[in-house]
Order: sequence, then structure tokens, then C-alpha cells
Amino acid sequence: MLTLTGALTGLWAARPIRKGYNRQVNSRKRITIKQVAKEAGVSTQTVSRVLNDRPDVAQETRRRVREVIKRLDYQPSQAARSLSRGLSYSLGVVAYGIEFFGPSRALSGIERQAAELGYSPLLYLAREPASNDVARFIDDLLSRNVDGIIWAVPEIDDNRGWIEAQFDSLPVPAVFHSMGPRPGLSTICVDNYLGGRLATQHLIDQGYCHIGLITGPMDWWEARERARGWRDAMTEAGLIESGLGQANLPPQQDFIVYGSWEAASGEEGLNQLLDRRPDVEAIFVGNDQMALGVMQTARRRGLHIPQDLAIVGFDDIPEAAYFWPPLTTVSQPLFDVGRTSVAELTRMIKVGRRDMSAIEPQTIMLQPKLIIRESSVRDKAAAVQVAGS
Amino acid sequence: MLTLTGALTGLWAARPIRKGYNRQVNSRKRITIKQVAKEAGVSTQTVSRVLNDRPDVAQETRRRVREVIKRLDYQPSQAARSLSRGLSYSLGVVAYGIEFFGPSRALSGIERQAAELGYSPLLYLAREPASNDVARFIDDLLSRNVDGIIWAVPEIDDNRGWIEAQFDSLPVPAVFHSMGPRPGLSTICVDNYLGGRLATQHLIDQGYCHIGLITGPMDWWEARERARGWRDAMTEAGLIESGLGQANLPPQQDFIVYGSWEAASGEEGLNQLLDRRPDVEAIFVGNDQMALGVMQTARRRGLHIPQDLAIVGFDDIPEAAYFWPPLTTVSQPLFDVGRTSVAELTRMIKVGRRDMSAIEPQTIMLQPKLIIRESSVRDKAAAVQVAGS
DNA sequence: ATGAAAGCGCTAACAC
DNA sequence: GTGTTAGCGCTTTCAT
Repeated sequence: MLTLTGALTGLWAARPIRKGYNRQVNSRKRITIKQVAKEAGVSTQTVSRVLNDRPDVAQETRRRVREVIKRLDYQPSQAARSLSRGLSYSLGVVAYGIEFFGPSRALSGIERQAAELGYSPLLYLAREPASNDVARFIDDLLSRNVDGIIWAVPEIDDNRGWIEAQFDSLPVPAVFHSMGPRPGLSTICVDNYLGGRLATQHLIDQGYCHIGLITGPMDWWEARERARGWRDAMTEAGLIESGLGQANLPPQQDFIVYGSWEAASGEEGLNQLLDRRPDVEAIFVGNDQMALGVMQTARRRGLHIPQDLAIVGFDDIPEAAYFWPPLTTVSQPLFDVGRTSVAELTRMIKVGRRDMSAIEPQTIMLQPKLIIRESSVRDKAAAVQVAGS
Repeated sequence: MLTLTGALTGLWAARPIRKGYNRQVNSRKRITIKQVAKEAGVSTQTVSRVLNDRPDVAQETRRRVREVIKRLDYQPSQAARSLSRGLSYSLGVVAYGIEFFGPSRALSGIERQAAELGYSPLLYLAREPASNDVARFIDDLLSRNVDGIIWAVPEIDDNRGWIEAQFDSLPVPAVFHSMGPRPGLSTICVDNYLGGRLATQHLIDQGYCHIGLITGPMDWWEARERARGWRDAMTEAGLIESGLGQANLPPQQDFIVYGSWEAASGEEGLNQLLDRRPDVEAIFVGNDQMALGVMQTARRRGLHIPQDLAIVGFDDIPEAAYFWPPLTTVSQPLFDVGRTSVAELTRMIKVGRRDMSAIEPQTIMLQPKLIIRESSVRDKAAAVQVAGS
């Protein structure tokens, strides 16, 4: 049976074209402003004024022109517009990892807000998040006359290095996702540090003391921030040694395992953690996929969640509510990150039109939300109650 | 503690601009072909020829021009190009549901292939998959001079109705994702029918007889195809009544429940199915999310998977391998759907340049693959062996 | 092999 | 209020 399951391609020529594409594509060429003008008995300029909703057109003329536009189904050419006004009403979006939940949500938000404001997003996907061959993207975007750029590639390693070198010569405004505040740059992000704190504090509040951490790759800004949230919460609660050398507290390194965001690394992470500290009672896991790996492994090892081991994840992927048990996790307003970044970018574009130096970059940080489900709460009734509140 | 978890926005003005955007944006305006020409001591046409790799330029001249281009970091304006040649090298992509795994994979494939071929995708997201206000998208795309259109909105209800009315007047080629073959249209899709058969046959091969089906919404083409695969496999195996009235076989309706793609509907679906046919031994679930809901509910009801109930999903989302137990499912080559659709579209663009009627639309169907994991195999050793093969 | 001129479709600047 | 003129930056004839 398995031999049925190839990945080959079947190909058929479809039946003959019914009507097919319009053959007279040349004669039916795009209606232009000239034809509209002629038809309406006005100059192209007047049509242009109507198109752009300028006030200095007589009511009657406007009405007539509008009527012709509609009748001819005229659509102004953006290319021509873009050329003559120097504005394209398109935005360059450079993203990474849109097959993952977070980035794709953010992209949705970007598109939605852009559409509402009359912009179209040109999509570029980075192959390697850490790559520095940024110039290609930028050049391409600029050659397409984008009015602004959204850099939605996660901050990894020093893949922000190019900013130092090239940002100042960018002729259009740009905003950045998921990276720490930087002077002179507009950044839009979720407060991952707060997320880490919320998750950890929630476990602390449940009375857990030995709380492990499985991080994402530490060259990611997000992973570092979440880890920092855990560390500060733990330190403040007096649960780990803070580096000041309280000999009576366990060293934080005992409780930290470095994952890769992938479910497999959650599996491995739990094993490591348990080897090192069999007394771990709870774990804050850097994302939901790894949490899934942890839960599967816990089950394999005969550990019950949350009785033997409490778990909190990060992201609130749609599946998280259907894990077994349902996963407590930190939800990020990523759609809003997308929306906000477009709003901010268009603001900059508007201001920058007059004077690029007047832009006043902003750091916008949106707040995550703790979603409490069963995986972290010993008393089920409590969980349900809390979740419903 | 929960009161900490608002969704409000924190906003800080960033520190004063370090260097800020280039203030002399006007003086530093984009380099144009003229400046390159002047600098290289040739006419603009010659530069244009070099840009377009035309043969009729002397080696030496070409070298010199290239040198200047590089030195000035010149990027030709796509807007101007687009205007004068009537080609934009951009593609309109209308998609839906990119926060889900499938569509986002396809989108990745589109972007990748487009980039390789020198095209940039303009992204449009449908709000309502079934909406028929298609005209807005099309108009906008056309006004932006896209060279072709990829329609990646799933076929739902009669949301293909517009095609009848408007397709023939489209001035550019278009390809469609996830819909059945249609005369005169290029479609690229995965053979969902085959997927349904593979999944069901696999269960039949395991010796299961009472095999339920939880479908996606039946107004989706994909859901119907998958269901059809189940029905044919079941009928051919003589497990359900085929409509020819074999009184000794159970009617198919007994085993079908209609879901919504959402995990919650898997939950509900299982309950319904068990109420109706407590003898169900296995279920083919229309997607992995619903399968997750089924598995959670099965567990709540004390059913062991696969001992008491075997499950096969559809999609092979990344989490599926980490469900408990790992989920047998049908993997779709959606990235390839994206790539292929761009390849096909650009082919059509090329051909259509000369003669739109010569395009010869094609139906391209890619094959899904059954991924066998533990959720459908009574004997674990067998599953591992099969999966590894 | 190279250049001059015209034009793609629109808008900005200036008449009237 | 409306029309005229001149580009935007590139490619396409058509000369040479």
C-alpha cells in the first residue's frame, strides 16, 4: 500500500479553452486617463483632480467624470502614479518563518492594516534569518519604489548589523519587529520579558519552587527576553541564586536548558533537566512546540501533568487549548504588532514626506497575556474558574 | 495576578535620533539612468541596453557602464520600467487563512519561486473566503500592473462564481489553487481524493471495519474530495452500503459527521459518532486540528488510541508528530503547490505576451503522502518500521 | 555599436 | 474651476 504514496506530479492538459483569455488584449488595452477625459469632455487634469478627491472641481463636473470612470471601469495605473508623484502606496515587508504561527499572524495584521490605509504589501521572505545579505532585499524594495519598509525578521545574532551601516542612507522610513528598543529606530514588539515573568510568576504563585526553564535559541532576542523574565521572577522570589552568591540557593544554571524552538528539543530538554535536577516540579518552556515535546516525553516517562510536573508554554498556538492537558501559555498580540507597525510606518511616511529628520522614531511595546489552562494548575476547578474570568 | 495581564499598549518616545534619516533626501535622490549615462559618457539607451543584457553593446562600453552602475549603486526604477514596457515583474497573490499551516506553506513556496524568477508578490488577503466582492482585489491588482494573478483562496460554496463572469476579461493570466479542474483554467492542487483514499485504505488494511469520517465543511472542495476518497475506499472494500441497496451493509450516513476544521468540532464529532455507532473502531478525520480534538475527547472518555480507536488526520502539521500518540496523517506538498503555481503562471505570462489565446491552461495535481505514526497502528513495532521505510 | 526622439499614464506647476 | 505644459525614469522605434 505504501507504494501508492509517491510525491510525483500528475499533469493533464485541460480540455480546450472555452472562451479563453481575451484575444484582443491589445485593442482592449487598459483605459487611460485620456480616454476618460475625452469621454467626459474635460482635460486629463480635471480627471486627475477627481481621482484624487481634490476640492477644486465643480460638483457637476465631478459627477460627470465619476460617471464616466465607472462606466468605462477605469482604474488609474499605479505605475504611472508612482512615477509622477514619487509615491507608490506599496510597502516592503521582509519577513521570516511565515509557516509558523507567530510570524503569519503578524503578516496578516500587516496586510489588513495596509489594505485599510490603501497600501499594498510587497512580500519578501528571508531564507536564513541570520543572513546578512540584506542589501539584495533593500535594493529590490527600493527599486520598486516602496514608500516604507517593515522588517519582520527576528533579531538573531548580529543580523541587525546592517542597520548600523545602511540604515542612515535609507531613503524611506522603516520599522522593525521583535527587537529591543534602539535609539533612532522605530520598533514594534511584544514585551517578551513581561511574558516570561507572567509565566514564571504564575508557577511561583502556585507554590512551585523548583521551576525549570527551557529556552529558545539564545541568539534570538525573544528567547533572551523570555529567559530574563524567568530569571528575574525566580531571583526576586528567592528561588535561585542571583549571582550575589547566596550559597543556600541553587544556582540558576541547574534549571536552564537551551532548546531550539522545535518540539524535539523540548523532548531532549526535559530529559536533560530531569537528569540534572530530578526535583524539578514545573517548567516554563520557551514556546508551545517545545512544550508539546515536553508533554509527550513526560507522558512517556510516566509523569502526570500537572500533578507531577506543571508546564507553561509561550505563544498560545491554536492547538495549545487541545493539548493534553490543555496548555497554560502566554498569548502574544501578534496580529496587533502587524497592524501597529503599519500604522506607525505610514505615520512616518507622512511626516517624512516633508522632512525625514522630523520623524521621531518610537518604540512600541505590546503586552502579552497569560492564558491559564490545566497544564499548570493542580486543582482543576481553579483552572477553569480562572480561565473563564 | 491575572490583573497584570492586560492587552494595553506601552508607548515610549525613543531617545533623540542619533543620526536619523538622511536629511538631504532631496539632494540624495535616487540615481537615475541619466546620471549613469553621463558618468559613463554614453547615452541613456546604451545604459538601458546594458541593464537589459542586450547583445548590441561593445564589450568595453558594457564594462564601463557596469562599473559606473556599481559605483553609483544604481537601481533602475521598476515603476518607470513597468510604465514603459507594460510589464511590472510583480504577481498578485490573493490568499486566505495564512495563519494556518497549509496556506502559509503555499505562500512560502510562491514567494520563493517568484524571487527566483525575478518576480515580487503583492499580497492580498481575503477576509471572507466565501465573499464574492472579488472585483476590489482584481481592480487593485490590475491597477498595480501585475503580470499575473495567483488565486489561492480555497474554493468554498460558489465563491468561484465570479470566474464565469469576469475571467474572460482578465487582461493577465491567472492560476488557481485548491479547486477542481476546470476547462480553460490553470489549476494547481493536491489530490485530496487520493489523500482520503490513502488514509482510509490504510485503516482498512489494518483490519478495521467500522471506520468513521469526520469531514471538514462540505462547502469546501477539499473537504468534499477527502470525503469522497473515504467513501470510495469504504464502498470498494464492501464496508458500507454503496447506494445500490445492499441491505446487509450499514448505511454510510451512520459513519459521517460534519466538522468545521476546528479542533472543537473534532471533539463534538467524536461524541456524535460514538452516540450513533458505539462500534466505531477507527476514524479518518478531515484535518489534524480536528484529529487533535478527537484525541483529547477520546482520552477524556477513557478511550485509548490506537487500541480502542485508531485515528488518521490530514495535513501533517508540524505538531502532529508530537501528539499523543503521534498522529498518522496525510502530508500535502503545499510548498510545491506554491512553487509550481508560480512556474506555471510565469509560463503563461511568457506565452501570453505574444498571444493570450495560445496559453493552453493546465491542471496540475500533486500527490499527497501518507505518514504513518502510532495513532493508527495497533502494533507499535510495525508502525515504527513502516514509518522508517 | 550608439544616439536622438517619442511616449508609457499620470500629476505638479502654472496659466487663465 | 479648468486647461496647458512639462516632466517622472525608463524603453522603444528609428536613425546613423
